[in-house]
Amino acid sequence: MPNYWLMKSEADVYSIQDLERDGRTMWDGVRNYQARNNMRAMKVGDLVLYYHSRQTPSAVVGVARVVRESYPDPTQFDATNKYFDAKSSEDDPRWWLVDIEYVGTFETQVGLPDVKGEKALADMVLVNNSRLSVQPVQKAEFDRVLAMAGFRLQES
DNA sequence: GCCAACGTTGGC
DNA sequence: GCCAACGTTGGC
Repeated sequence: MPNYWLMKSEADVYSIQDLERDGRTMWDGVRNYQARNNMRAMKVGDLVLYYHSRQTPSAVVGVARVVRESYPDPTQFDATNKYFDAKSSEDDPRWWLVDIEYVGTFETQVGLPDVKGEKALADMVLVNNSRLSVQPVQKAEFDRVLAMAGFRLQES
């Protein structure tokens, strides 16, 4: 059984369209311990709601899947990278990431107001801790968001 | 673009 | 270990 997550990206930084074009990507640059811990808990095959923040309205826009379990974020060791962290070391990395692949884009985005208006989604982390960029999602919540989007996953 | 809410840092 | 100061996120 997969677990379910939600990952945020600013639409003008790395959108679901960018992920569709690339096929898969390294989720680098996360510098929050709670978000990192969530990525370290991910397994290959886990499913991800892809969320665009800082657009109007912010919305869940599609689905991705974890394709590689957590490993050290290489950008933390690169002094020329904006995510460089001088306090991290290769022996004891601070920051970890996963690789995700594109699954699909919703024809109907599920906006934050829609999520907030849905009783069954009242306990989503998205509603209660808006700052966390990688968060766990219950299966029932995941299924409900997909239903609201009118999106069907390919059976595997 | 503003600013509230939150997380992190560092002085004590 | 507390907490003020600071930086960042993200909704609006």
